Amino acid sequence: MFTPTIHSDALAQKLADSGLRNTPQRELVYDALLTKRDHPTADEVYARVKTQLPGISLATVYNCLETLVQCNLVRVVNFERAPTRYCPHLHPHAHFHDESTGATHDIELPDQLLAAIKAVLPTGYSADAVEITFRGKLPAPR
Amino acid sequence: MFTPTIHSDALAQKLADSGLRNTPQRELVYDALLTKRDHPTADEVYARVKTQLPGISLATVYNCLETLVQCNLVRVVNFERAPTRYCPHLHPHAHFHDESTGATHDIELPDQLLAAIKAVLPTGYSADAVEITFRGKLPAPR
DNA sequence: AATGATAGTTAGAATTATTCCAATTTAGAC
DNA sequence: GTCTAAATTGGAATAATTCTAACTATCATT
Repeated sequence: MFTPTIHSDALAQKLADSGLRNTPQRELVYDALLTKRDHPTADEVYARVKTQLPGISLATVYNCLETLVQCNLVRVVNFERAPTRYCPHLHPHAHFHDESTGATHDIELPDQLLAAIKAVLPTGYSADAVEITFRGKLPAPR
Repeated sequence: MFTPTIHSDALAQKLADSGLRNTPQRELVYDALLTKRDHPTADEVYARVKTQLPGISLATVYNCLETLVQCNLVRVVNFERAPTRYCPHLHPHAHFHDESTGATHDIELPDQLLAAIKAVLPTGYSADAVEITFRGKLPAPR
């Protein structure tokens, strides 16, 4: 057994829905994403989780992240050729990649706009997912 | 000297604008993209160009593609973790990645919609680029 | 509470796209 | 024609990610 966290139940439920087990590793990886929502890379998640579970392996972090993505608890964010980043999935949103700092910011997307975007697809096309990413520089230090 | 192609002038002009030279390699790489607009990877471009210039190196193909991107003649297209693909840049457009075939299709984007998308950015944010990619399966074999 | 079957984790090797580097070649300017 | 800077080349290096095979934990059944 392992110590359940505050997110345990929701996670365990989602995992069960997909016929998967809850594990300390999955829990800690998910927690790491929820605790600091700065779109970390797998390596960064690894570093954070290791402080709590020193024996965890990077492969497991990758596995857990992939599992969370499968369960629709987490989204992957890709910028150009940079390492994949992960964010705990709430509502549909876009991402803004600040080239000055390297930081990633969530951008709210009105449902209406999302619908308008999907509407540009020609007949017969249906999208499982839409990804919208902005790239630019934020002026002021924030 | 090398044999100029039909695209020579436009390419040479754009290169000159950026203070760069025209070369057979750059020309052939650009031609490869224009001739078959199927969003090839660097490897695919390499294979195509090698038939005309067997001595070309993969590093040069990468260099040329990067140069063309700098000149705004070519856009890069990234899907998840797949190798980067390249398309000769015309007007702003989105991409649809067909998961059944792996093919990439261009999706026209009305100017108005693009404006609406950029309008969701909070004050102070300004985007140099917006990338919109759809993922899904096309039903009928086409 | 032992057993067996399955799922998950681990460490390290392997893969793959891409970049880097040092040496050579090419091309434009004088 | 020579000089200088830019471009190309081949191969080595890098870095994120995936794979593999062995081990461990968990669950269901008795």
